[in-house]
Amino acid sequence: MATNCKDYDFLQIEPHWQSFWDQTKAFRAPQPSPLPKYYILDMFPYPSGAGLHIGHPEGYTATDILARYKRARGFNVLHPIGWDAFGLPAEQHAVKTGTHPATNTQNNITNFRRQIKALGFSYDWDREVDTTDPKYFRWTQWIFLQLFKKGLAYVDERPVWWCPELRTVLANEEVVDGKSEVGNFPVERRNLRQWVLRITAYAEQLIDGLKNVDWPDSTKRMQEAWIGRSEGTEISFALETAVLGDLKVFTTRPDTLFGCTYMVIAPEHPLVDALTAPAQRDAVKAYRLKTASKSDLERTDLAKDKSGIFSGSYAINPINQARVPIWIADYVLMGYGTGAIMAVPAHDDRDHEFAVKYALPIIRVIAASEATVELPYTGDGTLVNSPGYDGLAWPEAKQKITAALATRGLGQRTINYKLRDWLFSRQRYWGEPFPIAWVSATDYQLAATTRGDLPAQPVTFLEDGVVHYALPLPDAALPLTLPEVQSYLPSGTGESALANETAWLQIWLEVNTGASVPATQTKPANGTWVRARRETNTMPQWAGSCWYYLRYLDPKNSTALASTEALRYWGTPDLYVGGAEHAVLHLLYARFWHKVLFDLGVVTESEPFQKLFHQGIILGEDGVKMSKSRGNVVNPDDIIAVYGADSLRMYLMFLGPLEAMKPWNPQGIEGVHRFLRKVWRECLNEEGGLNARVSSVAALTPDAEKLRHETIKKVGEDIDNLRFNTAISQMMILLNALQKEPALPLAVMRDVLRLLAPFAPHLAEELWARLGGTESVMTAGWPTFDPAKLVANTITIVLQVNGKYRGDLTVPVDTTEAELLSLASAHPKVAAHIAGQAIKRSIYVKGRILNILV
RNA sequence: GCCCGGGUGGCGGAAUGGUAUACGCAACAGACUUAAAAUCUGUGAUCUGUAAAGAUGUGUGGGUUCGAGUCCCACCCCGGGCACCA
Repeated sequence: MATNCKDYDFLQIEPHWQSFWDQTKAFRAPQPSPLPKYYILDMFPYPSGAGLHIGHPEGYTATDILARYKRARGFNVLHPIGWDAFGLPAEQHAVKTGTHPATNTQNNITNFRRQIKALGFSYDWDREVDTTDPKYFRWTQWIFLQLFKKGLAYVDERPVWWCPELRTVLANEEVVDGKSEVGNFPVERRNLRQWVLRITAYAEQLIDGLKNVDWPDSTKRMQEAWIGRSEGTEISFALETAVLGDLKVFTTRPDTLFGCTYMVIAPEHPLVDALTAPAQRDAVKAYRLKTASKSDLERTDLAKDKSGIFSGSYAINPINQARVPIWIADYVLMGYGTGAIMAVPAHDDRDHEFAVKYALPIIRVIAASEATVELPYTGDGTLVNSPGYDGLAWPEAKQKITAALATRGLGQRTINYKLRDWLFSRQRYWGEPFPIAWVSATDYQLAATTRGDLPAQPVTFLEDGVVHYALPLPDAALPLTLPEVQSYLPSGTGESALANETAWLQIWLEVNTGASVPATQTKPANGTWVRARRETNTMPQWAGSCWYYLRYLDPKNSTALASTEALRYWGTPDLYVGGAEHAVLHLLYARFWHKVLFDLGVVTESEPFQKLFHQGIILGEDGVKMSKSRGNVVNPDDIIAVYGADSLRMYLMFLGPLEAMKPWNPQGIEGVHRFLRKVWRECLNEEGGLNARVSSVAALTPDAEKLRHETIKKVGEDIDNLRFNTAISQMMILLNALQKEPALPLAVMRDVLRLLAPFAPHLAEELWARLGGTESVMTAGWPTFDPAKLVANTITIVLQVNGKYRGDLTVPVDTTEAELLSLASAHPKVAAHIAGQAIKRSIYVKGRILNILV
């Protein structure tokens, strides 16, 4: 089964074994199976036109090594791959060329698949998924419908980022510094009808769930910060104009209520008009205009300089009946809390800055433990100038003041989140269509009489005085596929190209089956047919990647997103490896969907990714991020052509710790390549036959034998801990030692190949076969080590005098401290340093070091 | 500004509080060769010293310890994230 090349001809060996694996479906993960499962997941790629980037194989090699190792250790390993294939670049390409985005996408996928196979990754290709395949996105749409039915999806007219260049709406997170993340085009605010997912309903669970997952701390912290839970008190301030009722504010510092000297409401606050005194009307109007026209770039970038305007109205502080002026300022955001704050300039930096600028009073109400006099003071302390509460510690005062307000119905403990609901629609063609049709109120009522799967509250939107009702397609009508279109260009009015496809858009809809005919035809006779307009938005790219790890479990299932048996056996990934750039968005959205599916009883665990690991970024040779414009991009194809896939895999792992950001050094790959050739030479002679030094009767010297056991131990442990760089150096150390051995036992060389197989699978297969293996090295299991062989009978003790190295002694393991001390004193270099001085003390660390103090 | 992560030879990096620089790259010297490639062997932190040896060395300055790259405090630099969230 091996090739017949005489030397290490990787260009012949690697394709040979790749086709062997392909033909034997070597990486198929059977289910059912009596074996314990291990599910190892890579973040699936977006198949861009540029092909595989060197960053992809880094993470993929790591997971592949682990997958192969786990198989050798007897696990049924699920290691799948697929394509996150909806996306803006494909659509832009389609707009430019007029070809269907699916065509281009499939070409790119073909190229990616070729490149991935050329690296010898052990994916189960029978489980490949493609988010743009209707058989796949049928279930993306199905999950959306479940969210919809649970009341977690709604429609809202809201200000969104509109990018004129891309002619589409972008999510907050797709806008960086006032520019689109894709293409770097300017964006502006626009009000558009949008689908929104109520992720905030899961804010608490999304925070709680982080406690129980094995994730990098930094990622957990980022998600926590993004969700931004904050406990505080909602306080009602009576307005002086009693008819207007109360002004509610949210504060985390109710203890500073006596220090409130003014209030601020956001310029968009609904009470702005009512609270504006006639004398202030013009000034307020001007201020609002000014803030509204500020681009968001300015509003975030030039945030340093605060501005505001007095409304002319007053509120009453509920704790001391003080009369406080109400200001309007854009440093208060409408989107957080109540859109209004009580300002305590003595103990808040922002309020202080504002108060100084507009000469508002500043009253200190918290005394610091040290005599800090400077204001603002935001630290710990006790209350002052707060009649009835003076002397109380900060946390106690919070509680008492909140309680006092609560008894009067003027305050209550509240929790606020920075997390906003998830803007879930895009004005694009190349995405999953929403399985929603808009119908009239009467038609919706009609549907409701027979449809048991409508949400408790209908989802509606008002347009030109008409209320439209969102009628979900029945599950059985899925998938709703994309129609062929004349042009992929968005309509430009805020709707996607789908808005121009009248036959698809304007329909007669059978409400119970979801069947449809174009509205231009006559209304069909049998059934409940209503006039409907389809939703023209499509889902964002996140949708498909929110649940793909579940589809891998049972990718061809046409009756469920996965069978219960598959869901029960495989559960969730045991390890998820991907870039830290997805720390918040993808990983938060997927967790949200998973929790909804958990609540629906579809999945049995509340968190999708128990263990998460971020591989680092590989920088260009010049130490900066690889990019086409810099010309420092490394193409895996080129490396494979010169050194082979095994060398590339080894080198990617040898470069440094997996999580580190590290530069690519084109010369360094020589090292691992030489190592592989050395392995080849130790196994085979120049004719490609068995090396004469290798025989089944040979034995290793004791030192080499010990090293062999140490290596088996260390390589296994290092793989378990994803420390591939040190695993490789250990194998190099072993090989260097074996090279110096007079003879090599065949069994030892076979062990070496089993250790090497996860890293350099092609070479390992080839040599395994040539060393007499009849089946794939992958079936040979993992070598074992004998712990007894790790214990030496002599040890080397480091000798120190006053903490300085002065020599060492190799002694039997059972040498006592007293014996050692006398041996050390006799050691010439030690003796020289203790001569003539009394030994004050000696410290002996068993088996390691003897430190003599004089 | 706030929150993380990181500063170790010429370079990538290694090091349960116990000989700092494993392993590899590059460099230099040697062996083999007609020659080259490949391969093998060796040398490689700084200062003082002919040498033996000694001293100093993990961003900077302190500290804890018999002993610190590792622990503690302060600071400098680099990278990432967040950024008026009340």
